[in-house]
This record gives sequence, C-alpha cells and structure tokens, in this order.
Amino acid sequence: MKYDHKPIEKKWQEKWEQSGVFHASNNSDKPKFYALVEFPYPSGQGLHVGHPRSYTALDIIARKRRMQGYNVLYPIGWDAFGLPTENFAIKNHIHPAEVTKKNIARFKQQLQSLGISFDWSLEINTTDPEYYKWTQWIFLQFFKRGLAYKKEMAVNWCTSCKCVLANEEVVNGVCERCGSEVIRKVKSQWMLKITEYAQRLIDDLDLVDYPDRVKAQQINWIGRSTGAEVDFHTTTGDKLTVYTTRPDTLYGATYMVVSPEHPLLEKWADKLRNMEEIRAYQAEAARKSDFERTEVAKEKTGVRLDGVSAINPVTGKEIPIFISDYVLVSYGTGAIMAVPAHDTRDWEFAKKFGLPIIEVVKGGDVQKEAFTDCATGVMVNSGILDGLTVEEAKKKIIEYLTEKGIGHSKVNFKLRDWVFSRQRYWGEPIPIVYCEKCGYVPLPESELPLKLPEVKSYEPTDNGESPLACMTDWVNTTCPHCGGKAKRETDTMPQWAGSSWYFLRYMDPHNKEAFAGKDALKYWTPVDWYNGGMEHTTLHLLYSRFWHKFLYDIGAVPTPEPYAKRTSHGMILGENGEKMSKSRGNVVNPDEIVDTYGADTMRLYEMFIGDFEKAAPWSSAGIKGCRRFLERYWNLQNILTDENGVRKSLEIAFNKTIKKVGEDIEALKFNTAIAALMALMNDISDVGSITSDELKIYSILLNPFAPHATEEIWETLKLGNGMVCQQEWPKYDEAKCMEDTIEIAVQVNGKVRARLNVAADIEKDAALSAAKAEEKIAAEISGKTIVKEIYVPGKLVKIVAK
RNA sequence: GCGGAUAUGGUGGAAUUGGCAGACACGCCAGAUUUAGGUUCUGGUGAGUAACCCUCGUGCAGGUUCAAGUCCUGUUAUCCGCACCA
Repeated sequence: MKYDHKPIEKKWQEKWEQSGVFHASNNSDKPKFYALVEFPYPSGQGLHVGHPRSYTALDIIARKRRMQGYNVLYPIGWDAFGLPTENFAIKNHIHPAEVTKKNIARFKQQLQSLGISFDWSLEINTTDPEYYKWTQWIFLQFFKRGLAYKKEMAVNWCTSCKCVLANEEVVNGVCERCGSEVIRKVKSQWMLKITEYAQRLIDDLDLVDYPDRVKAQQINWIGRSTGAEVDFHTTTGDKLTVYTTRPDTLYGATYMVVSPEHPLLEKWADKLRNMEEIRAYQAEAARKSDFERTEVAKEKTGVRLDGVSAINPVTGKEIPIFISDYVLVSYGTGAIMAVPAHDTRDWEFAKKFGLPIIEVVKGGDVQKEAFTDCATGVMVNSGILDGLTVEEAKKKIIEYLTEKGIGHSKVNFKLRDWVFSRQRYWGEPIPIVYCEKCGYVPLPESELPLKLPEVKSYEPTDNGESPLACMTDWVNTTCPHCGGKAKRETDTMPQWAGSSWYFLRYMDPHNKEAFAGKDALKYWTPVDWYNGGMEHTTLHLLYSRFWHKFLYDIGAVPTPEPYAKRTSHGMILGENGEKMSKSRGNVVNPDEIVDTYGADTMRLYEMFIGDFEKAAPWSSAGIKGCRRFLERYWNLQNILTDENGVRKSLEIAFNKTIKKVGEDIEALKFNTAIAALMALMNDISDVGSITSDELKIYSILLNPFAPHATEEIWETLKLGNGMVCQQEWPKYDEAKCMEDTIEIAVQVNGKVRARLNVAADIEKDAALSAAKAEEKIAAEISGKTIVKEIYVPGKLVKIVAK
C-alpha cells in the first residue's frame, strides 16, 4: 500500500479532536505539565514556516510527557491586537475586528493541518472583550498601587501625516508611508513603573531555568550600575546634579555636558547669550533617535553654553557646560561630568572642542587616547585620592561627598519605565477617565470590560490623538468619583499588554469572576516549559515577568516567577540564507509543503533541519529526505515477521535508540534524535525484517515527530489497544545499551596508527599491552623511550614516545 | 555604538568532561531493477596524491596541552535585539 498522507492526516486530526485525547484536566491525580509556546499574531500573510518550528518542538515534548503519564496543558491562542491589522483596516475600510476574525480562521485551519496536540477548548484571543476585560483589570490594579502614572514622553511625529508613528514606521528618519520628515514630539503618556521591579527582575533569575544567554541579555538590558550622584554648583546659583559610575575621576572633570532636553536650559534661557544656537541644536537633536545619538562612531557635536558655567566641587575650578546629544535625558540625571582622560566619548568631544585633558589615573597616555582601565591604575593629580587604586578611590570620594552633603552613592538602571500608551484604535482601551475636579479616576471594576466603540475611521487624528478621540459620545462621560463631567482616556494599550499575562488565562479561560480561578492557578502555575524566540528576551519576556511579579505581590498568583524553564528556537531562513520576507521573495508557504509532502514530513523536516536553537536555511531538497524516511517507515509493514519480541540482533540498537531519543528530546536535540531513528531504520533494513513488538516500539518513538503515520500503522496492523499517543513511553535497559566489544583507536604521538577490537570494559594495562602487541605500533615505538601512556576508556589508547 | 550569539565537506548539520573530525541526511558519481522519465535498491563520496598504511584539514593569527572544532589572547565576517513591529 502506498503512503498517501492526505486522507491519513485528515482522519487522525478529526479523531484526536473528537476524542479529546489532548484535553488537559483540571482535576487529575497525574503530575501536571504546562507546556507553552508564544501565541502568534494572526497576520494577513498566514502562517509562516517559522511558526511550526517552535510549536512542533513543544508538541513533541507534550506528546512524550503524556506518554510518560503527565496531565499536560498545551494551549494556543491569538495575540491579535496590532499595527498591521489596524493599517490594513485603515487602507481597506474594514473593521479591524473583521480582519482579525478572518486571519484567525486561516491561522487556525493552518495550525490544525499540522497535527499539533493543542487543547483547542482553551483557545484565547486578546481582542475578545471577555479577555481584555482582565487586561484592563490588571491595569487598574497597577494604577491603584501607583505603578501606572502619566509622564511627558517624546513620540515619533510625522510632520505631514500629523500622527504618531511607531519606531517601525520610521525608516531612515522619514515616515514610511509619506516619506516626510519625522520629529520627536512630547506627549503625555501612561507609564508602567517596571523600574520598581528592576532589582527583583535580576535577582529572581536565580529561581528559574533559562539559558545563560537569555539571563545575560536580560541582566544587561536592565543594566544595573553602581556609581554616585554629585552636585555641581553653577554660576547661576542652580545646582546641576550628575550621575557617574566613575566618581573616582572627579578631579579630572574638566567640563560638563547636559542633554539638549535638560530642564535647566529653559530656566537659564535669559542668561544664555547664545540661546538661538542652542535652540537650533535642540531642534536638530529632536530629529534623532536615542539610538542614532549614542552611536560612538559618529563625529561628536555640541554647543557651549555662553553665560553659564559650573564649578568642580573638589578642585574649585570653573568649568564650561555644553549641550550635546550623546547625553540622554532618559538615563541618570540627563547630565554628566566629563572626564576626557578616562572616557572615550568625553575624550573625543574634548579633542574636537580643544578642552583640557587631565590625567587622574596613571597607566596610559591620555593625550593619545582615553585610559579606561579600572583594574590597574593608581590615582594621581587627585588631592585626597592620590596613590589609591580606582576601587579605593571610589569608596573614599563617595564618603567625602556624602560628608560634605554634595553627593552620595547611587544605583542606576538602564531599564526605563514602560511607555504604555498608544495613539491607536486597535488596542485595549485604558479604563481611566479624567475629571477636572478629581483628576485621573479609575473605572469601577464592575464596568469592565470597557469595550472599544465603533468608529468610522481608524486613522489617528490630526493632533496625534487616537481615533477614539473623535467619538465624543464615548469620550464624554461622568466621573465615577464625583459624578461631574469627565472625559475618557482615548489612548489604548500596547500589544505587549495582552501577551503579558495570557498564559494565566489558559488555565481557566471561561472564568467570568476572575482572570483565572484560584484552584486552577494553584494547580498549573508556573509554566513548566516556555519556548519562544530570542527576539522576545528583553521585551515580552521581561514585561510578562514584571506583570507576574506584580500579580504575585497583590496575592493574585501563587508564584513569584511565571516560567520555570525557558528555551528558544532559531529562525528558519529562506533558501538563500536570508531572513524570510515578502520583499526578498524567499517565503515558503507551509500549506504547499503540507499539501505536497504531508504534515508529518513537514514536522520531521523542521526538527531535522539543524540545531533547534540556531537559525537554519530552508531547503526544498532536504525535505525530500524526510519524506523518504517516512516512506521507509511506512514500508516496514511489508517486512513484518511472525517472530516475537525484540530480537537479539537488534536488541542493543533498540535500547540505545530508546535512550538517545528520550534524552535528545529533553535536550531539544531533535535533529540527532531523528538521526538516531534513521540509523535504527538502517539497522532494521540490514536485518531485512521487523517483528510487531519492534514496530510497536519504533512507532511510539516516532509518534511525537510523525503522529499521523504512526497512528495509521498502529491501527492498520493492530499493534495495541488505543492510539499510539496513549501508549506508555518505552523503557530501556542500561546494560543493553553497549556492545560487548568495541573498537578503540591507538595513537602514537598524536597520530592514529591502529585500531583495536577490545572488550568494552578493558582496563588500562590490558589495553596498552594489546596496543603494543600490534605490529604497526611495535614498529612505531621500537628504539624510542615511552614518555607517557594514556588510556581514555572506550575511546583510545595513546603512547607518547621520543 | 551597546548587548547577545554564530563560523566545521559541494549543502544542512554531528562530535558528554579537551580524547578517532565529518554521525544522520541532501547533493553528486558508479552499478542494479524498471525503463519513457521518475521511484526503489547497492556501493562510493573532506582535500592533496598514480596510490597509500602518507600529508593537510573545523573563519583568520597566535598560545596552553601528550592531545584543541572544543580552553586562552587577538582579529575578521555574519546574524538577532536596542524600548511605539510582532
């Protein structure tokens, strides 16, 4: 019989759905296992071949866990708010909800065709009011505890479209749509105080099992640094406070730099004789992003403040103040003391503007380049600090500054608070009203969800407000507090909001009283294994850890961390090795692959393509090898014998493979697990027949990778009761995983000169004498003195001779 | 620029703690079957070499070691993220 994937795959997908074999149980005696993949954004392009890589990987783990006796929760849903849907809606005058509905239907059909064992009864959708009711509820809890606040923040503003743009919509400083200039404009925005959790987000990484590179990236993103704040007096009498990680170099501070947005500049406007020049520079800086501004490679620019200068608090010298865009208003105090001798950026700036460079740490030639090494230098030209090491000097200067009341030690984080407002339609409305008398007032929880009203146009308004601002009926409301006139907040939440807590909703998605019931939360939290992309490490992963910690603090969830274990997959690139994208024309459509080769082949190939954690290019030639392998599996039914059990000739091969496949799956080494199954297939081919017991084991091992074909063979040949996915995962005998005799290499002076067949458990002495008995080896070492003899058990014997 | 990662045959990749480089596939070559082609099966396939039991070989340059793809130093290239893309 020919392997015809189409009817088989359809049949089993229906059977699984009807039987509910993959449904999680909320009351079970079995141990629980919660497997999670990042839920997709249902884009108009449909499923991408990249999506199934992660879904198949955790599907394999979920299926294996079920066979190992776990009660598995493996859910899926839709992260459906977002800019592309909104832009499509604007362009085509369709309600974004309609667009979303259509896209979800397509995605769902595509995902189901892959035979992934999701529990579809738990499907969620972030744009469903029953879902975003709880996103809004969580926001209100933030607000009530002072962690949501309003702040003036710069946004990208297209001068022609007159609307706020996402960073992605700004390409090379101009608007993606109209090509006009984009500037940074200040708007009042809702913020979430993630910085309050900065330290805990670092510390609690000790509680979780994440790859080191993920932890390192989060730690660096949070960017904790220890330094000092120091007050400089200025000639206006105002105090100018700086943050520095190198307070030890204070004696070398020969000028100061403030960011172009620094508030003191406005205060000093009438004292500054070159205000026009300063204004021009500010306007210039407003055009650039922080990213462009901090680029070191570019030429430093700046303007000296004419009319105001500062006094170095330890040397008493008057020093100039500049504005320059390499100083960011968002980090530290928005002002720095510049020590050109020991900071590269300051050094470049000083060279350009001819400022004095004073060496305060000995060890380099500061006229040639900045000397930034903290480990070896000794303080010089530094009054009370002379002769100390950098570390000692840091301590002493902070003590001195604290005593004098002009400075203190300070921990700073690069992490900034989360800008939580979007001037867009397609997002969760922020459930706050503004009352002239009472200020910002939260909506009562009983009024949630605050639904998105129907609007005529989804385009942001001319003044940069969300389209909701035009809905005067909706905007004008009464204050829940005093009953007076009030206006609703018209900004919406960012897409990150809904995805910050979605894994909690899966536990109890139909609950009307809470985001999830206490029992369900207690049973399922935390997620046991969460797989996603590296690109989500610093935003989504950090945001959701932050939300979870907050929910933990208010007693709403039982654990301090949401995810016990995190792993990440590499991207699937186009056949040309570049990122798959429509514009590059290298997109592979999963529907075509499933149609031509079948879901099992697709799954197998995506797992075999390479190291799961690394990027790998798609190969339309490579996929054929996987199809061929499945056909060989299918044809095993033609060589079935009447013999029983696992035969002696295949016993070791089977035991080894059971061990390897099990271990490799756990280690995400799917490619080598499949290689092991292929090697076992070759062994079976060599034997020329297979017993039903052998085929049983083989089918169970292969089932997580190729669920449809294995179920069909199982049923056709009546290999056992129930479905393959309900069988017990096979066990192996450690003693039967190794051959009795093995081949080891014999090296003389690093070169392999012979190979020996020896007993697997041979001792060093026996191995060495066996080696020396070899003619070739004897010839190699004759007349030489043996310097060293090494035996690596099971691998090699080595003789070093002179 | 900052942070994180990667580099192995013609291709994708494999290689516990440093211990036989190239598992398993793809492709290619030869043969067999069938033959219209494809499929299937068998054998071969890192490079050099007439050939080997020889020599070279894991981005590049050094180093440590009996032994380095693996460890150390430097360097180059590529990829991911950089806060309103998801």
